[in-house]
Amino acid sequence: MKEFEHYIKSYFGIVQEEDLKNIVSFFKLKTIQKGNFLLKPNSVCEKLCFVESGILRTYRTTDTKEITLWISKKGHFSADISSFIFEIVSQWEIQALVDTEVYIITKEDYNKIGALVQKWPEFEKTFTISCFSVLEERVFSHLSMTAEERYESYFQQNKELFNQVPLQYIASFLGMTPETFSRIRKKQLL
Amino acid sequence: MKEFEHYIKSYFGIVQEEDLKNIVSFFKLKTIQKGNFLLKPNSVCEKLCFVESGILRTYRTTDTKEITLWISKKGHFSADISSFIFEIVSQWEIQALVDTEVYIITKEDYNKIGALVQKWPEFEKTFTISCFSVLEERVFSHLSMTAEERYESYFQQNKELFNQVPLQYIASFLGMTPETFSRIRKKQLL
DNA sequence: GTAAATTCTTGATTTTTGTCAAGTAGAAAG
DNA sequence: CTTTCTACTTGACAAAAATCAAGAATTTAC
Repeated sequence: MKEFEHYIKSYFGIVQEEDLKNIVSFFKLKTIQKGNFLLKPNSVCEKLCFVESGILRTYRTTDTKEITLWISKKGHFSADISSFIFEIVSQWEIQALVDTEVYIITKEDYNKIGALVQKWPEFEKTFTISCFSVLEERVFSHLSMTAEERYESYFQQNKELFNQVPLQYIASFLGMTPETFSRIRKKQLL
Repeated sequence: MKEFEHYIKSYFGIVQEEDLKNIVSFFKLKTIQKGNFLLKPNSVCEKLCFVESGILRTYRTTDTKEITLWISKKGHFSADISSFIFEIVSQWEIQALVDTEVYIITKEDYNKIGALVQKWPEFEKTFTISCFSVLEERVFSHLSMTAEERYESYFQQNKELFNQVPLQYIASFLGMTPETFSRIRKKQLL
């Protein structure tokens, strides 16, 4: 079984091989060139994608600054979920930071899964609630941890990103300025 | 139609009156006395509840401090969603800050809805994705706003809570100390 | 109603983080 | 290879927020 299939199985809580095969069959492997966009602001998110290799960044530009909401590496999903599901206009943009391979499913195909996979609503629920939990822990980290603790925690989990992603994006993702990030970094290296 | 029903209709995206009646019929109105718990830590969340009146607080106690994740007022739902859905142990506790009327549905009854309401998976999805969006905006607020801006924004939306909820809980919810909260508060009043 | 406990406020101080500005290093383009 | 652009670092300083401690106000318990 491909690694991608393992991830799908786990994220969606799938048990039967046939269900897995059916779901996976809708995903198509594509390459996004560095700098290209998977989602443009003020449009509807029409693709849900799974990062097979490379890195995607989800961000929003405000009057004064750019906010990075997600940095998605191998094994992560990426999309504006509420835009994708409700077909409403998204405020976010998603860009490839390096050449990135993604398994993509379009909204059109996504809507077809239900007819093929009887338990799809259950799988979909597993997926969305898991996403919810990840976010909840992230809120908790902002309520309970300092910038330095968030740095340390993220660094431990994502070491490999620190020499691939412009550090200012990681800083924004963690809710601090590039300068603060740089100083914490220096401190940790000593 | 009762106000409660309006909220259910809107949160779950229900169109047909019959679906609404069926879903609503599972919820029972109960009163939680001030100080009593809807969820105790290290237990599974077995109830999803809707606040009809009063206020609930969801929080977690760490080694050094107590973190308030949610303050739920009239019109809000309250539960540990992932614990409720996956039936896993919750890290959170939910306590009534004043005598609180809630419409409660047990997990047992919740599981019965599907048999009665054909479109239930669709409604459930609408509900969970909406919850996700709320959280996402909250993460965004921590990435993009100062403590003072978060205070101001929350105050504008929840003025009535400021003379009912111990302010230290609101401070924690907004990710700041009670002292900082108190000083911002003083500043705003001038 | 009074005492006790809790919550809130305030001041003084320290720590953390942000801002501004300059300089350096590194990547991309020609 | 050289130039240009961008990202990163560093220093000096300012602002924001946390901490500690004390006192005032409010709530709770008796």
